[in-house]
Amino acid sequence: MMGRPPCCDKVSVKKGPWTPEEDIILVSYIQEHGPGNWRSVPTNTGLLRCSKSCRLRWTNYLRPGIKRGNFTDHEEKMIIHLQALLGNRWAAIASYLPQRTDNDIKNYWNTHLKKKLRKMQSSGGCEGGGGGGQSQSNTLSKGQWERRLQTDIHTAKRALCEALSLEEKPNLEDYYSKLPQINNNLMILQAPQPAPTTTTTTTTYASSAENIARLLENWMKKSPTKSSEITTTTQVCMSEGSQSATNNSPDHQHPNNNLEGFFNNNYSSNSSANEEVVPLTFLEKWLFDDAALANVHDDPHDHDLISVSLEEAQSEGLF
DNA sequence: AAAACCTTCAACCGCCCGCTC
DNA sequence: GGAGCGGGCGGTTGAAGGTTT
Repeated sequence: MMGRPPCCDKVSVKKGPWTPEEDIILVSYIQEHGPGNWRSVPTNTGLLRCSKSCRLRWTNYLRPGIKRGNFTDHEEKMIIHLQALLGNRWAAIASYLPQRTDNDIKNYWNTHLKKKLRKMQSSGGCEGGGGGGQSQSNTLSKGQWERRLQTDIHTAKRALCEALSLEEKPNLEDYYSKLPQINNNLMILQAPQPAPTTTTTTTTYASSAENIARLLENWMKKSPTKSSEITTTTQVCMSEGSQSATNNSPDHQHPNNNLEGFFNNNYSSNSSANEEVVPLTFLEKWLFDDAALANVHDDPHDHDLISVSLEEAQSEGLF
């Protein structure tokens, strides 16, 4: 066999940016059937997209709980720290920042943070960096790597405990002073800004409806003539897609009957654009909760290492 | 004003892994 | 055990928008 066949028939597959109509079709389908079984999504929805494209669109843009826009100082520093610890394992890093997608983090790293760190290193006169750390770790034996990972996690946890001010006053200075050590002195960070205390960080979770609403807004701004068509066609699509769209009473309307009903029924209680949510990040939870570790690493071996590190840290009364 | 260049980020591609038969 | 398949991941691309010349 000449390699693996494509996941979908490339001839009839549409590529490029998703339209609001497609988004709504996808979201309403997932609302009804739940995410997963992506293979069947294009067939069942009539979307001319490949299953991967549907999954990506959902996980990166449409699923509820995605936070978009500028990264906070706190998030940025967490990414820098986690990248030093985990390398370019964006999905793993994203698991610590559940409201951000791996794609988002990867893009942010490639477009902002890499440059920023390079600048810092050149001004600080230190060689290497995230990538340098990786290349060096590649030369380590597995045993060495494992031991270092343990040490790194241990150090990170201790530093984060302090930095996140779980017990006492915030001391990010101390946290950042430890970062270079975590990455085998390959990353030197400048003296930190005043501590971006997590409690004052305003975070808004966006629901799928909000994500689509935003898309629609942008779409309308860009092509005002098209927007009216969209509203109409969207409603048609959704009515057709709905299997039980017979009851038009507002109270019993099927969520997929129209946009308003769909939004109200599925997302209104979730959040609003003005609602302020201050989530405990995964990493912060991790400091308290051993059980959270189960979601951190797929590799049971990594998991064991972290558990060992955790036990050590606990025995030292770090948390 | 317009061309050239730069930046951003949504989306695609190909590889890998795990599950099922 | 291994082939087939679906899902997940990281690297890369390219269009669009922004900035500079």
